[in-house]
Amino acid sequence: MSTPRQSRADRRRATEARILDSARELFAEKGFERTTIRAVAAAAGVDPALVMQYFGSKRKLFGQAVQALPTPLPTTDADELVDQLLASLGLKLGGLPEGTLAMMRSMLTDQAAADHVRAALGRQIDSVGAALPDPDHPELRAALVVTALLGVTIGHQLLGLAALREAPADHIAALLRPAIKALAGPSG
Amino acid sequence: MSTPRQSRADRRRATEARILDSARELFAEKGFERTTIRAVAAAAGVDPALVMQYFGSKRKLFGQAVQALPTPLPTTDADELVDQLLASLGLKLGGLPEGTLAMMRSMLTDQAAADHVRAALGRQIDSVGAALPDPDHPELRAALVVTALLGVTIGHQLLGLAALREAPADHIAALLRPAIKALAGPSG
DNA sequence: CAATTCACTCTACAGCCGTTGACCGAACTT
DNA sequence: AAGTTCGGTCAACGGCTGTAGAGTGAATTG
Repeated sequence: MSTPRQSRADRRRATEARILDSARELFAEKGFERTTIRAVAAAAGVDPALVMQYFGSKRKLFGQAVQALPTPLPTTDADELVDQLLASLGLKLGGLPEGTLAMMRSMLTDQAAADHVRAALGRQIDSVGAALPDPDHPELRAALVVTALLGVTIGHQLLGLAALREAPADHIAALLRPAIKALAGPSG
Repeated sequence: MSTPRQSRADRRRATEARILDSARELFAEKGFERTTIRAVAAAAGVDPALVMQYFGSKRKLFGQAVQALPTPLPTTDADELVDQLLASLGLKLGGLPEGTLAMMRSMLTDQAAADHVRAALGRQIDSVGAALPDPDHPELRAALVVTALLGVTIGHQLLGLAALREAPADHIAALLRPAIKALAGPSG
């Protein structure tokens, strides 16, 4: 056979992607500490040493597997701002990208993940604060908006609270909207 | 000397308390996984084997060190309800008891802690839902109230977001109150 | 004062972890 | 067809973990 069933580069790309997928899934399910390289390798049908060879270390694998939390581009329109925030925290559409879930799952026990999330939330708070009309304490109000939504996301995606899982996403969004507006400022 | 400087029972109680204090502190700071029995023992000035001897296992030590998340007794008065919720999540007064912090720190990566927190939040959601006037979806509204406050607490106590740390607690409470009322129902 | 209890320490085991380096065989190159 | 590259495996290391059991010496008891 002069034509191999699969080119070397193709195989390489495919297994690398398989490893990243398994890593994302396990990091999202168990967090950084409790996810072992051996488990990722087994889920990808591969030797643990290969994971090291491709990604260098568990930390670097984590870094490649997760994605940065998206910072929304807030508009000055309050309604649109609410929608963007809800979407960025996975409360609308099909949920968060798995890499983001992995990052959030690890943020309370892993220093690096905590730093990353803190920075991302800080950026989000800043931009939300800048987009608020101009009430008394825009920064604090923005922080409350973002962290309140973070809590709903945690309860929904990470803790799996029944009361939230059973509710349709746009229903949740509809109930949250007036509360967020109340937080954003007295003028609405 | 017929009078020992310290009775055996006293010493026992004292070191047991010292171990529990160290455990609470470390579990709150690092979570369940990253806290080692050796570290707890070292912080308490004691041999690791003694910790095992007194508490049986790391899991049981964790169980003794953390406390159940308090379930507030909600009144039918909305203002009082808000205050009770804020207090129960550490947003007023001197903050959460350390055992609760430890539990929250571990809730995203430890199955037992997750179950415990889920149950505690579920109870809180039920009682809050029962206390709401009677809007369209009391259970869902209650879940959103509780998880939103959970998020603020996480951002404040666990992530240490600057925008929240710098704000006085009663100021935060004042801003949150109208938002919670908006969540609780259209009637206020 | 002799005997016993018990708070506490020492030493060690077995298992899992991240990580490494030697190795193999199939895909490429010349 | 011979030589090289490289995706992938195998076996092993050192370190850290939770945990167990034997031992020690001071407080207690009779």
